[in-house]
Amino acid sequence: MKSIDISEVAKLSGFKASALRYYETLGLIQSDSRKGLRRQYDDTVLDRLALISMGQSAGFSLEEIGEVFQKDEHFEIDRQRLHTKADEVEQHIRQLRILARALRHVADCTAPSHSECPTFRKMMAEAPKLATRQKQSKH
Amino acid sequence: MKSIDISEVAKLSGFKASALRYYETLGLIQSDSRKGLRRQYDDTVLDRLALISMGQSAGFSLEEIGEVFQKDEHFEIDRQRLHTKADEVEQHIRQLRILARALRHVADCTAPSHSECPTFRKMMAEAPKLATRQKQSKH
DNA sequence: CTGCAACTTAAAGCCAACTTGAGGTCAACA
DNA sequence: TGTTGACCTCAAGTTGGCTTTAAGTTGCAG
Repeated sequence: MKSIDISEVAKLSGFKASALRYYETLGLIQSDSRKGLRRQYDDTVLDRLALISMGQSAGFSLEEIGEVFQKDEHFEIDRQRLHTKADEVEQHIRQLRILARALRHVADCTAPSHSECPTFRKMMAEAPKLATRQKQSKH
Repeated sequence: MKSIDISEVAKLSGFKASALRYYETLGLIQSDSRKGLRRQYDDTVLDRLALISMGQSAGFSLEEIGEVFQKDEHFEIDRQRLHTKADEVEQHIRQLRILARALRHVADCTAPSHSECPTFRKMMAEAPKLATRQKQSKH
């Protein structure tokens, strides 16, 4: 419950103060009070920021992250949405596992051309199935 | 070895033709010949594009992806770089696993406030250690 | 051989996610 | 009680990753 100020939040979260103010305009976080003009934060903001950070690294836009945070009265819809997001993250993880394996393979394989290496070919063959096509799916 | 044209590559890869041309200007891909003005691609470009796509979803910039593709004469440096990238991807995976668990927890936990739920608190406590602070680390 | 859909280039435009800058306020320390 | 440095707001600027537009070219079906 202790109050911390913006520079402290910045230090602890790794986000710049300017980013924190920006997130506030988007409704992703709030300061719970002001000391004069200065924002004072409850330390639970740090959990929220950690989730934002992870959400970003999972490829979600700030808008999507904001939607997930909106705990409106429709609890069931909310829970469903969260599970859907979790599914997306797990899909993403599967893709990244292939990438990690591909990178290590390319690093170690002495074959002249990877496109002719059966191990590599087999790995690549798994990827398209998993690919989360965000490409043109916008809209 | 068969030659395919840009719209075919677009269809098969999920990238738009404009994106493919853009990637060419960045040196991420090349067309191996032209039929008149029109680009003709070797089908190995599809593997490359799959790697680009996965690299992007792992949060790497096109510039970083390009660097990894530069197979210059310094093979050892190249291999080292690839393993480093693979390490980053694996770190990223660990973070995403926490995110997935956190999302499912928030969806299912009936506690009034997650910040007071010990399960949630414990999960969040693991996150900061893993966080790949790309934030200000840019230079 | 003609027409046209599908390509081409170069430049400008767009969006998300911030950052920076200018000008102002104020908490706290000396 | 004054000053100073950390905060504030609002607007404009920046970067990355493309897309769109305009104007031109060309493979190929009919």
